[in-house]
Amino acid sequence: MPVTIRDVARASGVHISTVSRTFSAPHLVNPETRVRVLACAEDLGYRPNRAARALITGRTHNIGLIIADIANPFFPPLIKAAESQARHRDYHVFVADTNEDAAAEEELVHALAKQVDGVLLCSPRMSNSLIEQLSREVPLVVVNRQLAGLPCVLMDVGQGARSAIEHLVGLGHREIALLGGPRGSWTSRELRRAASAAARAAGADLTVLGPNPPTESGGLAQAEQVRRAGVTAVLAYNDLMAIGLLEGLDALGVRVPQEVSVVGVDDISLSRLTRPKLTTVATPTAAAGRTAVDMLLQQDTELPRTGRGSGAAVAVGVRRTTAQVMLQTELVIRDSTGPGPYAGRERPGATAAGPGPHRRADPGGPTVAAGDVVAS
Amino acid sequence: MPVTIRDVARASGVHISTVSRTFSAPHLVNPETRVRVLACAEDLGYRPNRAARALITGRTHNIGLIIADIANPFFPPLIKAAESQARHRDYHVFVADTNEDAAAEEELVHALAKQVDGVLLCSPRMSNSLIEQLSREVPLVVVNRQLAGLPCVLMDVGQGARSAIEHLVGLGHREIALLGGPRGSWTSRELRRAASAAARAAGADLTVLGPNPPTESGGLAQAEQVRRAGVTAVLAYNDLMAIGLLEGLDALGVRVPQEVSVVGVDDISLSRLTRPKLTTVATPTAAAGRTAVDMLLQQDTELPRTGRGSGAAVAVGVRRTTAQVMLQTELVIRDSTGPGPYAGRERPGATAAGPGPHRRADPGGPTVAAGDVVAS
DNA sequence: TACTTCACTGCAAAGGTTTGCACAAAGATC
DNA sequence: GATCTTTGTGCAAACCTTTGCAGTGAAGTA
Repeated sequence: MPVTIRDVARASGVHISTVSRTFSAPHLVNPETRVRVLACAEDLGYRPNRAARALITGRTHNIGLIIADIANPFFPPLIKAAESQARHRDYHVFVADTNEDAAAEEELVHALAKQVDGVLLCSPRMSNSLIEQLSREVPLVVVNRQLAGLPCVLMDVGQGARSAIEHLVGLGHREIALLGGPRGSWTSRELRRAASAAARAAGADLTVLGPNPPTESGGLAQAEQVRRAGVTAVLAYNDLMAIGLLEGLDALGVRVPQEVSVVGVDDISLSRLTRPKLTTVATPTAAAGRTAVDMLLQQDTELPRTGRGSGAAVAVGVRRTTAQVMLQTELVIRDSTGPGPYAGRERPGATAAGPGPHRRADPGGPTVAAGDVVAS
Repeated sequence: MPVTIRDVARASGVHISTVSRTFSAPHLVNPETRVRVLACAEDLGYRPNRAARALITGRTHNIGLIIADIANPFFPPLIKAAESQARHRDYHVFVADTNEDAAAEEELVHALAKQVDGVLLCSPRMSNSLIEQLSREVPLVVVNRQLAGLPCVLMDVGQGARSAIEHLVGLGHREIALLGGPRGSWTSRELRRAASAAARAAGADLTVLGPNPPTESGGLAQAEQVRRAGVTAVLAYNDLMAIGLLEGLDALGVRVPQEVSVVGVDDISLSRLTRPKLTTVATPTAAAGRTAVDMLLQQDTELPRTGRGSGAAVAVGVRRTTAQVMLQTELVIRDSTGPGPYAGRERPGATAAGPGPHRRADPGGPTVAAGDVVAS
């Protein structure tokens, strides 16, 4: 019943190899023959069997996309962009959800390895060493984690944290809390590092609360702690937690931004819809999805696979090109941040250390410039 | 480099067919041999090549999931549930996004057809006849659309609309607007049909506004119309539109629920986070994803495929089992609905037509009971 | 003892495609 | 007009696995 290359060959009176070439190497076949074959194929509704093709070429034209939690609104735009980009290049995308579980991640990489040309690992919870080990099994591109020797797509949350802290300090806040993210998250560590440094540089105190689950309830659960900590501003690991915190503070009768200012990270679409609208560090999630697919596919076309004539070639020139891309973030100021107790007064560090509220203290952040591609 | 069944055979001193059977028909191989083979396979890190397996068995152990818009928060829970359910049964899921475009849908079904054992079509925008035609190419399960002769997973939005209208009328509203969804949406038609009937039965007027894009901005854009229509309550096609409407009304200075009550459909997680919290008809999206996968896989195991010994068998007993499942919806009352102008007065239709506010008028709705599975 | 049954394993074909090589015919070069 | 390219096509092997059939012993039966 399913129409194969053989049916097309019979219908157009050529050998199957000619049909094959009509699709995979059109320049090798006579234009007249080509149109005839194409017409027959169209007629019969022929579609090449990708499994058979994969078997011999060693490329499946599939990629795997491993996500910590599809239901987390941070990811869908990334998934959407990655799928779209992949499809433009004639790749299909397996999407898999790990429920934030490192063991599930590992198992999924194994399960997918034979079936895809590469895997996008988004916000992994695994250890670095495990990721490196897995990368020997299947080409990997990591999103939201920096790993030497592996292609990574990063969002410059460090810069975002600095902007956020400076924004808050500029508004007159000196006692700031950071709501940490989940254990094992590179983003969370990076955020903490940059926020601490920025707070120190600006003469503010930073209290770290966490780790927390990166969810609304994770933020809600910390509302009481936030109030008790006596801070006047909070930077949350992500918007979901920030929104949960908004809920929690509301329930406690704490007004935002009059009593406490709140800043999120991600700029999920939801953050425009809360009351007050959330001030947040926008991360370019769709761009990250696109970029990650591009990097994976570029790597894929460079490396030869199991095809017939391989063998020695792999051992010789394998030197992988491991680019790392850092995407820019941007502070989006909305209504959840307002003046703090020191509003209008001179900032403690400002006169001594820099040119004013928009000074960019950069105490040892990532050296990769925003938007740059650096091969290593 | 990649380890094949042959490597395992060599290592364990048996023929490759024995290795194959160790995995696909363990009861046919001597327990001692089996453990030896398994040990070798484990050692070498062997994973069967699914492309090769697909080639001969005719089943890929993949399914396709075609979604109108991944970024629409209605879908991620469905995707997540479907993926999880599929994985439990050793299937992987291709996710593809159509951007609400019917042509893209068709193309995707074609593209995926050869590569999957079946496709889940979620909230399709295609015509019924096209869907039926495509279903001859690859097994299909349709979500959110009723099609005779095809397995469908439906949410009882009709019941939901009735509950919503009755809730509003019970609160004293008589002039109600329905914000329609996108053209081609079965859910939108169904909603409209049931809401009209329910409004008529309860003696209220229903104004239909639309069709609209099923997004926040789609709802926002209708705020002005809603005010001009002079209604005191609105039922929106989905939560996203309802939330957009909330925004729009707020911008116009119309207070919710004091001046206008708003009801959404879906109960996306976001609807708990707006101010006021949204009253909505909860649809069981995760259950729909699970159910759809189950139905597809059940159908899949029933129908034989291209395998060696097929042939006549297909022609004989092909009679597809096309179950249709209707999942129950539930009205969740939150803060966006409040008393209307007729609050406290006697309802016009109530005394004449039924037993009171929770009467269930059912003027020609679907005959399939909620939660029932009906083979046709 | 001779025969059947049974459990296990090996053999080889098949599935749809790609691709290196060989070959033929036509055109180019001298 | 003989040789060399070029262009287009066919041939057949290879990719990795599954599976019907046949074969081998050993155990059970008469």
